[in-house]
Amino acid sequence: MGSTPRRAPDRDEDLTARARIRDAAVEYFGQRGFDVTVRAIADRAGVSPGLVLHHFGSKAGLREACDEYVRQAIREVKTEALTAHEQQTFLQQMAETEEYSDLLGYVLRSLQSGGPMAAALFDHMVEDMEEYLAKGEEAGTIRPSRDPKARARWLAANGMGAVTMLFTLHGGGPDTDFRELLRRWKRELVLPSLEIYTEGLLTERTMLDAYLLYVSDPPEESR
Amino acid sequence: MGSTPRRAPDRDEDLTARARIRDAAVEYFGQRGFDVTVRAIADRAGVSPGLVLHHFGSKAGLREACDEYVRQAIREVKTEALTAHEQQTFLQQMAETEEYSDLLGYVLRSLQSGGPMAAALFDHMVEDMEEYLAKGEEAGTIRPSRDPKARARWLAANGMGAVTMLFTLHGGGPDTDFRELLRRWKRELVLPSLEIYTEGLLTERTMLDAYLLYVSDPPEESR
DNA sequence: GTCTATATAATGATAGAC
DNA sequence: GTCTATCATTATATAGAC
Repeated sequence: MGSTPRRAPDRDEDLTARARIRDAAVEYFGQRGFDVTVRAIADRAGVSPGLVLHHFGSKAGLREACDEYVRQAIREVKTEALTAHEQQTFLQQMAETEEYSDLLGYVLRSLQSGGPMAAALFDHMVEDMEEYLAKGEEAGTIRPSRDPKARARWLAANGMGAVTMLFTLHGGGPDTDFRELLRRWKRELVLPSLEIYTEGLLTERTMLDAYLLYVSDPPEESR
Repeated sequence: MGSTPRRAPDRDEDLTARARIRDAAVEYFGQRGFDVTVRAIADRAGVSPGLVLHHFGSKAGLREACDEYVRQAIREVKTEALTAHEQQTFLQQMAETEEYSDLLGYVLRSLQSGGPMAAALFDHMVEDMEEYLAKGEEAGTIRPSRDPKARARWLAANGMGAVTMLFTLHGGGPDTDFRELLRRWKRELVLPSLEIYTEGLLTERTMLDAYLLYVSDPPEESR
């Protein structure tokens, strides 16, 4: 599972050692987290540890190369889906295609660990969400908002946060079953959300109270 | 910040070396994550590395002791607030009291890294949420649900997930400003949620479509 | 209980042959 | 480009003196 080489962005016969190392790293980082050793990655790629450092300078360099590669791959996934039909976030797309299993693992590990890529992914998701909502508004399937940007950020934080949490709780192990994770995702996150997203959670008369409670950001000494 | 000894659960004069080590570990784990070395913890506690292992057997043993301690501390925080007045989750409570800063850090790191404690915290949060919603329903401030349990799980996953995501993105550094994190929490998560939680996100006519799209968990070969 | 060594193992990185 | 040593560092953990 996942050990088959992913499609190459350009040529399909690549398999230069450098590419093989990078692929192995993406796969292994995704499966075990970013603490995996250079040795383990070299082993999986079928090369010596020395060669890994020779090509990428350092472990950090390897990580950067992986980030860049995944970033690029996501962009292609997006473009691909845009040409086709779907109106989905990149997370959903990756989750629904076995081929992107390694990519998804890497992304989830990134969101779990933080760092520059996580931040970029989050911003990306916010943009996705904003666009998606705007189109939905036009089409009449999404309600208008007083603050569309804030709403998009909220939905992104909740969506990515919840999925990452599910991954952390039930998929953190060495060999994550992403199809199972997707099922859980639907069952525990998408389905229950429909009720709240259509009907709301709070009764109308609660809103003013809640608003007054939280909008007041009290001055520093008030604790 | 955070280096002052937390209140002791029972006696206030404790400061036995074992307790000091444990406190230092909770604090340091929370601030830097679970990769901090035994040496660093020993240093902060003002003892030798050997003593740490002497008292806790291993680093894993120390981690377990910290988990247990934090678990217990949370229970007390809950009881405390229950005697008082508030209707809040333990995360909110900890976030609003400077005194619990170390505890909050440790909890967030746990949720970030996974493991048995993260699972326990999540279950705990689901229970909190269910109870909270049930009371709200009685009081007329929360709408009834077709599936209260599922709704509680969804809200827990979203709430904890989003907060953890915020922490990962903006508070992952060595010295997290939890008051700033709390402000961000309000601004980016609580405030924008009010609109959706009262008015919903989807227009009514969207629900059936969305339901049909997601409720169908297609047989294995359908991809 | 507490400290000072020290053992042991692993990791990231380098040097140099091929 | 690639591999085989090997280094230097750092980690957990142990042994034994006090």
